[in-house]
Amino acid sequence: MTQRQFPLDLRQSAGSGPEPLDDGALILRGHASSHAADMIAQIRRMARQSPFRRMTTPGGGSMSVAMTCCGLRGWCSDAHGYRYEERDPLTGQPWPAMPEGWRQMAVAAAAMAGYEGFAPDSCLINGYRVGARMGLHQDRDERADAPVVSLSFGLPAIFLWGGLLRTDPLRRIPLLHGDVVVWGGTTRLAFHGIAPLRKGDHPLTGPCRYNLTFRRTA
DNA sequence: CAGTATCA
DNA sequence: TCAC
Repeated sequence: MTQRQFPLDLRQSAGSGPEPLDDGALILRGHASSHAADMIAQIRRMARQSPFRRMTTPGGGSMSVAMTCCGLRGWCSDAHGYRYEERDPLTGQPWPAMPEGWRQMAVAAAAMAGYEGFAPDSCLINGYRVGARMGLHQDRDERADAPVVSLSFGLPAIFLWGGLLRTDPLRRIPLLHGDVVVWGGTTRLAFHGIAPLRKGDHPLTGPCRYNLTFRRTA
């Protein structure tokens, strides 16, 4: 069975152009919404191969967000620390391949933010249920000379966007279904997080939110 | 915000 | 410590 490809059209929703977030960071409102149903179906298919799981942090805590990955390497956390693994520790098998359409979408989004030649080799898939959150952190486990591209699907969330210091002031930015965020350059290591997901019901995802983040790990 | 918990 |  051939995998469905989708065309590379990061359509702008009516009237909204790129929205600057910070130096080297921007938000593309609704640009992924036209492919949302397909991508959500792919996420669910992928999760049958590499299931969503809640990882443990080095300190022993359990993350409220459920995760799985696709691509050449997947982000993993356990008591020993954070790292990228070429195989899913849960199955011992390689992660599902990154769909070509996903890759193209991430590359196009990065280019719109000024990052030409983005070559993502990993996509972290976060599943938020009501109440799930992501504490303030930096993405430091992959190449910082490549941007991070983030797609949001399903329930809205409040994106916490800070600076290079944990103590820098935070902005609270709503991220809605189909929104794309790109950050790199001087803000690549900015602290960020997600406020506890508020209850709701989305026609495509029900009571949850999916977030895909594309990175270059090697 | 300090103390604590703790996977495979 | 990407938790609580």
